Amino acid sequence: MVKQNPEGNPHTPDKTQDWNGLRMTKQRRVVYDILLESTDHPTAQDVFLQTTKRMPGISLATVYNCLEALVGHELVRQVNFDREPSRYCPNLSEHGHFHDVKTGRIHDVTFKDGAKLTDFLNLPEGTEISDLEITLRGTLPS
Amino acid sequence: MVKQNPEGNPHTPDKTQDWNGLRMTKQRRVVYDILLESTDHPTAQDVFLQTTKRMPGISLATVYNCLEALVGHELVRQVNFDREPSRYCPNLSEHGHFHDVKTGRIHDVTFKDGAKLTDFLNLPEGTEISDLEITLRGTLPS
DNA sequence: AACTAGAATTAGAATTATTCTAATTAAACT
DNA sequence: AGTTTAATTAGAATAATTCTAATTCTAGTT
Repeated sequence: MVKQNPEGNPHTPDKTQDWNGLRMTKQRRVVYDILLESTDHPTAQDVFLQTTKRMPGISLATVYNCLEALVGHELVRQVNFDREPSRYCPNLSEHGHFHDVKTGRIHDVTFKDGAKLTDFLNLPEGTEISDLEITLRGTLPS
Repeated sequence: MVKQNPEGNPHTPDKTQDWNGLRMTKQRRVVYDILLESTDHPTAQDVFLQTTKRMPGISLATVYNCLEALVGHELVRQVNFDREPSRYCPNLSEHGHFHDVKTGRIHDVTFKDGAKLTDFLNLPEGTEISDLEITLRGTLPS
């Protein structure tokens, strides 16, 4: 349960919440909210279009800055498909991405319980993995 | 065994070889050779620098065109790490990539024999996978 | 409540990998 | 040899992202 902000004004950032050490400014909050509400792995442009509705006058540079800050503090993940614009994902649990070429949509793909990467890949003993990215392209059953 | 070109001139493209339907021009051959000899997943720039040594006057646009043609005919793979410049890989067997953050080098990672992706990922029955990309970042044991 | 120092935001310029364009050259096919 | 088609080329264009320098905001302090 998140502690409530005494003023109760939804537009005033809650100073009691710990955002992994990130100062939650108005702009960052809006960007973050939009990502939390999103289901479609939006690009920076997509996010910018949404933020503009709630906060006219926000600049694209700020959206990029906010996204970078959120990624840096591990509140969202940045996902890249080939050379397409980066997409952003509020799902922090370990997962991969499936790019449906029929619909163009991107779906999260969870790992099976107990699945160990070392059962799958030939990695030297003692390899330290800091980041894992699994991307699939194809079509889902219709 | 590849059929020999009757002239025996190493610079004359061998017209009898099947390159997955790709016409093997002088430029494409040089770019392809450089990739086959490479072990370090070069970028288009890297390849361009090498080609210039063997074929001064080749243009960067041509290198890009050649790489695109080679990728399109599945003679090489294009590999992307985040938003970095694309890299090219002559290894066509199914494999992933390990980005060693200490050295900056990229290593191929093979899959264990008999490892099935469906043992690892929660995918709907009947999903058709046309392309799979696995990228790891971390450090190798020293 | 004003003061200050540091951080965040902003508009617009700059960067950079890549793609496009239009002209030239080379190859393949009568 | 002549024609057609494809490949190469130089340079311009594009587009996502980052940078710059100025302004504004915030948090902490008086």
